[in-house]
Order: sequence, then C-alpha cells, then structure tokens
Amino acid sequence: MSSKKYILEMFPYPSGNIHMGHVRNYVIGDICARYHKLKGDQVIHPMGWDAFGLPAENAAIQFKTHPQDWTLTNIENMKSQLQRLNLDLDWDRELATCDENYYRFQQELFIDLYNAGLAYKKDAIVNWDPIDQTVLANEQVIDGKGWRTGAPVEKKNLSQWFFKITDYAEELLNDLDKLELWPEKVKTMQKNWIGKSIGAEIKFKISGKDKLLNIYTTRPDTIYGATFIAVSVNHQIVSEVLDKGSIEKIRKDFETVNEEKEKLGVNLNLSCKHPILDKEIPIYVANFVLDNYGEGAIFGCPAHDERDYEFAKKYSLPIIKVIECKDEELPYVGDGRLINSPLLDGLNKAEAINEIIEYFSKSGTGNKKINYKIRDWGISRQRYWGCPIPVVYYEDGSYRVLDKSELPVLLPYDVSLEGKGNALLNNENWRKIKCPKTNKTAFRETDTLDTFVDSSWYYIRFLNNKLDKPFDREQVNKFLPVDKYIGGIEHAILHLLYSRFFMKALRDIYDFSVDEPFKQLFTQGMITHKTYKTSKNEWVMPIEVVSVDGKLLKRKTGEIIEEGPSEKMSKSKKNVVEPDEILENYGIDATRIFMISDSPPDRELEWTDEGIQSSKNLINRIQRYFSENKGEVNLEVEKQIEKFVYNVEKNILSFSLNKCVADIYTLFNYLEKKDIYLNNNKLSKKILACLYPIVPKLSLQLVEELFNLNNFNDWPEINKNLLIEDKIKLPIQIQGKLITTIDTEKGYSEQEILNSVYQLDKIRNKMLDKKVVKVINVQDKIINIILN
RNA sequence: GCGCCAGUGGCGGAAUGGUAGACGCGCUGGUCUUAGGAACCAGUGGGCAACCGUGGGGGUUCGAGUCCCUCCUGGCGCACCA
Repeated sequence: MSSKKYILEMFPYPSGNIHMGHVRNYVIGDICARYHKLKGDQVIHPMGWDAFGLPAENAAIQFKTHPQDWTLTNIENMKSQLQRLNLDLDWDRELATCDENYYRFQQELFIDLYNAGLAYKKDAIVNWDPIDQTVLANEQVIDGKGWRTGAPVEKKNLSQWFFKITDYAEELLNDLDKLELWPEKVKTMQKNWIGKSIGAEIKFKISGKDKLLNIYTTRPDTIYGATFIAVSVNHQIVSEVLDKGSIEKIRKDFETVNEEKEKLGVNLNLSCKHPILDKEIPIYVANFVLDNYGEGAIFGCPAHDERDYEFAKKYSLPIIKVIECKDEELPYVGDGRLINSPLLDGLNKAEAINEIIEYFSKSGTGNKKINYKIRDWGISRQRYWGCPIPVVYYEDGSYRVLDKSELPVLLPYDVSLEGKGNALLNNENWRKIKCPKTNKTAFRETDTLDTFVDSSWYYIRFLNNKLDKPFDREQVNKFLPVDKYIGGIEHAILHLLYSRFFMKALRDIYDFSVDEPFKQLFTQGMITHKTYKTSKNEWVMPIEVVSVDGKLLKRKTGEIIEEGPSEKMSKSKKNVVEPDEILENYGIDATRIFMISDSPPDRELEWTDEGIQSSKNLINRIQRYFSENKGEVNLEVEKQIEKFVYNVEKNILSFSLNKCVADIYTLFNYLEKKDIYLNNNKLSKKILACLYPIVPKLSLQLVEELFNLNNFNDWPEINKNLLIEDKIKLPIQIQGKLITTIDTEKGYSEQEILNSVYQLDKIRNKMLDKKVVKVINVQDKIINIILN
C-alpha cells in the first residue's frame, strides 16, 4: 500500500563545511527515503539551509566579508559536499532562510501571530549575552550561560517582542502523550520544561495598608505552619517600601552570596495577617524566591520545606509543625496526618489540600491555581543577520505592525558591522522612513527575529518553496506531519518545542487539521574519536598521528603523542576526520556502511580506522561475490534470502540499521559457505534491491552490469511461506538448565521426542534414581523436564 | 538533591520470559601470493574438568540478561519552580 512519507533531517547551519555528524544524520535519513521509494511511497525528502545567525556576522568581521556573501558561499560549498554524498534529496525543494523568498513569508506569519494575539511587546528583564551582544530566550540559557558562547548571561531590562507560547502550555504538555514515536527522554525534558504544577493562590492582607499580597503554593495544607512571607527582590511591594538605593544594595548582596543556595533575606519591617489565624507574620525579601515563577512571593512553612527551614533557622523564625512527624525529621516534606491545624486536623495531605482550597474559595482569600514554569518566548535579537521584524516606531514612542501589503521588509545589504551593537540601528538610511500610512517620520524595528523562528516552520515551506504565500492549506493537511524527523538531541527543548508551538498556532490561525509537526522523532547519536595530544598539551589531528613500533608519533615532527579518551568530534580538540577525505579514500558506500554498522544509530559511534576499513572490505566482498556464478539454488537458499529481505525491512523500519549490516554479513557468510554464487539470477536481483537503500552506488552498478537496468523499481515482495522454518533445533532442559538440543521438525509429537530423549546418556545420567514430576513442552520452542 | 536511561567477552554490540554472546572489530594458528588498507581456512566468554558466567544482593517463574524489590557504578537532563 503506497502512502506519503515525509522524511526530514534537521537542516544544517551553513558553517562552511559538512562534518561527519551531518554525514551520519543524512545517511540515516537517506536509507529510509530510498527504502520508502522502493516501497512505492510518495516520498518527500528535502534539504535546505538554516542560514541566518550570528556566526555569519562574526565571520564577516573576522574575514572582512559580508554575512550574506559568506553564507551564500558556504551554502554553495556545502551543497556540493552533500551532492558528493549522493543523497537522494529533493533539491528542487531547497530553501535558505536568509532568502527574501523565505523570510518575507515569515514576516507574514509574524503579522498573523500578532493579529491573533500571539505576538506582543513588553518591557522585560531579559537574558543578555555579553559576547554575542544580544538577548537570549530562557530556553537558550543553560546553567546561567549563553547556549552558543558559554558566557554568563546578564540581566537587562529591555522592551522586547514575545510569542505567547504560554497560551499553548497545556496543549503542548498534553499532546506529548500522542507522540508515541518520540523518545521518552525528549518528552520528559519538554514536560519538565513546561513544568505544570497544581496548587493554590492565597491572598495575604498587608497590615496597615489596604493591599493584598498574592502568593503561590503547592502546599496550601501547611498554611497553619506559615511563619513568614518571602518575596523576590523584584516584587512590587519591595519598591513601595524601600528606595532604589537600598534595593540595589540588596540585589548586589544577593548576587554575591558565598556558596550556592545560601539563604539570604532582609526584613521589610512589614507584616501580613495570617489568613486564618489571628496573628501577624513578617515579610522578607529573600534571595531564594524566584521572581518569574508563580507570584514571585511565597509563604514560608519552615517545618515542612527545606528552604524555608534553612531560612527560619538563620533568621530565628518560629518553626511550627503541622504534619505529624518526629522532631529530628524536620523539615519533614512527606505526606502525613495534619496537626495543629483546627480546620484540617487528622486529614492527610491530599485531603487537606482540597479542604483548605475550598475554605479559601468560600472566604475569598484564595483559590485553586495551575502554574507553569514555561515563560513566553522572547524573540527579539539585537543582531543584523536575521529576519527583520515588520514593525515601525513613531517619534512619540508608539508603534505599528505593518500590513502584509507593506512587505517584505528587506534586510539592507549595505551595512557596517565594525561598530558595537546592531548594524541596523546604526544604519540611519534604512532605519528612518516616512510612514506610508501616516506620512509621519518613523523608524523601523532594528531587532531581528530569533533564528529559531526560522526553523519553526521550514518543514512547512518545504512542501512548496515557490508559492507566493507561506504555504498552501490543502498541502499542509495532506503532507504534514513529517513522518520521520531525524536529528540531534540537543534540540530536545529549543527547536522541537518552538516548532510544536508554531504548528499549533498556525493550525488555529489557518484552520489546519494538523496538531503536531513531527510524528516520529529519531535522535541520532554523536560521533566520537580518540583524542591525541603532544607532551606540550597541544591537540593533534588523528591524520597527523602515525604508529611506529607501538608508539604514537606526530608524523611531521616525530613528537611523542599521548592517546586520550574518545570524545565527541570537535574542532577544538582536533579529533575530527574530514568527510571529503573519507569519501576520497573509501568511497560513499563504505562510508555509509560505517555510519550505521558499529552501534545503533541513536547511540554514539566511535570512529576507528578499523571500522571504516572493514566497511570498505565488505563493499569489496559484495562486489567480488557477484562476479562469480556457481552452485545450485535450493529451497533452503531461497528461504535464507527471504529471511534476509524480511530482516532488512524490519530493521530499516525500526532504525536498527546496525542490524541491517549484520543481516548482510549473515547472508553472504551463508551463501559463500554453501559455495552458492548467484550472479544474474532473479534471487540476486532481490538481494540487490535490499542492498540498494544501504549501499546505493554499488547496487546500481551491479544491477546495471548483471541485468542491464539503471534503476530499482520495487522492494521485493515477501513470500511468507518461505519464512516458515520447519526444521528446528529443539532445546531440552532439565530443571530449567540446558542439557542438549534435538534436531526435529515443527509439529513434533511430545511423546515421541521424550521417548528418544530419555535414551540419551546425558539425560539418563541426570535422571538416575529420580522421577519425572512434570514436563513442560512449549511446542516448537523448548522442552523442560522437571525431576523430583 | 530530584528525574530519566544504561551496566552483557579484550572492544562495539545481538537476544517477542524459552539454546546468552548473532554480526563485526581485535586476537591466535594456518593457506595463498604480481607482499595487500588484501583474500581464504580454522579457532576465540572463563575453567583441565564437573561446572561457572549478563554490576552486587534478594524475589516471582518449570525457566530471568529480560519482570519485581534493593543497593552500587556510569551517562544524560533538571536544579532554590514553593
């Protein structure tokens, strides 16, 4: 049955050269695509370029060129490298995100999102990467450092554009369950990132003021144990009580805590009324309260929260037990029976939570609340080489999002990248315009879009890259989702979450029937290689290392080389091999074989000289095999070949490509052992068709030589009857331990087998003076004899 | 700290609860030769053996690498998320 199959590998950033990681990624996808084509499926298998981004700007400054020139040259070069890999790609679908023909439609999408209320601008404290000189989204900050530069991010207050991904938090979370063909790991990561929690919002009345302070908690059951309130330094109440100078000082103090997680707080000399009890509890500013989660304020229950406990100890605040536990167990955070809580005494945690939320709702002091960790996606980037945001600003500070008729807003080519800051900001010619609508002087938005916006919808544009609108609804409904999406796991949250959001947002705007962009996600492992160093701690490329009398030496200088552990191939450690050189030396088919042979595709693959060489040997061996013609085909041979077809197919479909290589070895081992050399037999055509997705060049060459064909048309149809194995080796166990095996046929009679088994010496020796208690016969599988 | 995943020969790795180690690399011995980045043949978990073997210890089962509990080790992710 033929169907559409959209097979996609994550498109590359055009850095200049492909690396082995790309090769592995694209070979995996190529094998799938070729297989599905043979199956008669309508295969979509495009390739393009994630072409906007900072490296182009950095390179432009370094090499005195222009980001566009640099990028286009790189694309040209990388494209020719990819073409040398002979991948079966739809090059007519090619696109580059820096192409006006791509990003102009992205500007349309921005306008659509804006009109749908999903894009907005606000002042926000944002992550500033001091090296890249731009803002980063929350997802792009890892351990407090920029995801690309590794520089500690700074906090800045800037007016920024955001996409309202939080509107879709619930759906993004729930739909993870529908993604059966995604790795659990990625789904867990996204789930954690979205960070849903169910709790309560409680309103505390501030004493002496006609004001309420809202807090968020997942433990409203511990309300009777509340002995203080803590707010983040950015909380509004702080600015009402303290002057700017004091706040700055607190901020500084918080930033310079001695050890991580050390608790620090300042009493605001302000108190709240406990919502149930007739008592006052103090309000603190505390360093451990996050300002961008919940309400930026919490109530502290030291007896049942580790952080509150630490804080209370430090500042001598009362600790009131409200859940039954021993004193030495404090802080006790587990479940238990409520005590010291008149309304809740005797209940367990879940019961108490329900009860108290109901009470708060009735008294108007609080309510149930669902909270998410995920924040809206900050998309403004203070960089030149990106998609311009279609917005203009007027001198009075107001702004207007452009109409689609005013698009495209083209990036100016003529810019100076030498100065600090955004080149667009410095380009007055481009920036300053007369607004065609109002005739007023206006200034273009000089921030550009996060490049993750570019990659959030490229898989849709691939469906028709020439269309005079972003995409065609019918085509989207017909060809999406992507059936198999293959790429690195480093995008587990960033790109994959953004794309899911985009798909859903666009679905709602354009009435698509597609909820998720990628039906199956396959994350391939990285390629590693041993590392080499001189005694001066300089990294050395593998190709420069020679082995002489068991010692490793640097080829040119003769220096002694020390071999280090295998690590991810990286330029900085120089443990890389160049695809061009490998292709030159071993050819594309051997390279493909090696990319899939030594470990499962989702695990890391260690590059070894032996590995690539034995892959080459296999290619030679196959070629040699088909140059002979002898031996007689019988039913058993046919069965072996049928099994081969079946296994290869199964293993391609499950991405167990390493097992496909094992299948190939198994088949040729068998045929050569039996001295059966098929040449232009119809069975050999069958074998070649199965080899084609894996080693297309050799297969095509052979099918041409042997059959005078220039193509493969079909995947062999499997004859199920030939898969049935009637001769079997039946294992015989005593007490569950293997004693021997018996050659027999499927459907044997248990009694007959047992009669002959009991005659065997091995069995008889075990059965001396013992009785057979029971015989377990799993028909055609195993016989287990139980003795007393 | 929390969560997830994984521990199988010298190495990479196979095994719907049913013969552990398929297949490959490496290694050992041999063959051939216009001496090769070959090719071919035989062998290769441990132990002389009975037997023992899938990180350790328990358990379920006729039967456990596989399922359950527990501990150890490694990797990844999250990390003051109230």
